[in-house]
Amino acid sequence: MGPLDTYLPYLLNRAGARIATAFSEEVRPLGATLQIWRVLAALREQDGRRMGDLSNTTSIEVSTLTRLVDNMEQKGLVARRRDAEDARAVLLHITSAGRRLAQRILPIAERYEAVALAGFNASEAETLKAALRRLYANMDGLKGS
Amino acid sequence: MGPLDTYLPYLLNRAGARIATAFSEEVRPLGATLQIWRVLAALREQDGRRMGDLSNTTSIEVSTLTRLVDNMEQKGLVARRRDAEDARAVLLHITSAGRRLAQRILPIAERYEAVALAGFNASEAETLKAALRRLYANMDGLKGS
DNA sequence: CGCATTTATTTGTAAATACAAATATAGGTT
DNA sequence: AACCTATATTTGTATTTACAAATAAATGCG
Repeated sequence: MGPLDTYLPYLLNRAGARIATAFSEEVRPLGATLQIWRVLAALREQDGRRMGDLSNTTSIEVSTLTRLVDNMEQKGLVARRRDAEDARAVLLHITSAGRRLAQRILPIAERYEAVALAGFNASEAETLKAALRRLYANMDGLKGS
Repeated sequence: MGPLDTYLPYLLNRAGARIATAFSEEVRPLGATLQIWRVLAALREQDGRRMGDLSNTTSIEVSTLTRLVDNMEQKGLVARRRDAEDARAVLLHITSAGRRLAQRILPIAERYEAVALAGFNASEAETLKAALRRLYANMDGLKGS
């Protein structure tokens, strides 16, 4: 293998880690964490999701998610409800406190998008996003097996 | 903010997480972890690095790295040596066992690069990598503050 | 219907991780 | 040299995380 900085997984991790660390630091004063934000953002997009669904969209392992949700529930950010149509499933709902917190995080999130993509024109940004979607899809097969 | 899958940090995390999970699973039978691989790969590229340097290149927090290195040292994969020119610093060296393990992981790593970039031509792949380097550099200011 | 299998979530538990404080050495100033 | 500040690493400690096992409900099948 050539130099590390020609290796895609390395570049991906490095960029992701840097954003994650900086973002985490910024939302901490709001009493939030990156993972809390991920759950809130997912619920903001579509409320009443199953744990498994949330696990997929947030890339948080289900057993980890369970305890994160315990915590968020205690903080009053979300509420669990049993799915009436399938009693195995839990549907997670965002509360108004959850929405308020998400609303406060939103500008930070938007700023991060802007800073990360500084110097990219619209087409370059879209090319990058498309590539990341493609890459994700490419890994689909190896996902968990 | 629009849909989640137009949000760059989301796409980045999602892609990175998927690669990381699958890769971890594959190297586990070899007695390795993703983090162990990161350290070995960094040392393979340049041996005798300081902890802080390694922390930067691997995106592993220094205090976490210390304990990871303890573990790797016990396994005989690396060796710590005090820097003769600055006794505060520790220089980490890969051992031959470490090299052998890295050698066994290498084909897996190369396969992941290939799978991730399946369907990308050389120019698309290079564009993506350049974008990730740029993005990383963009975050430089906010790094830790 | 009763039982086996699959799916959804949670719990047990050990390991990994991060933040803050502690330790150790260096370098500069007087 | 004594002292102050800066840098490098480690340690204390609480939280987060992941894997495996447990629980619970649904589905299919004899």
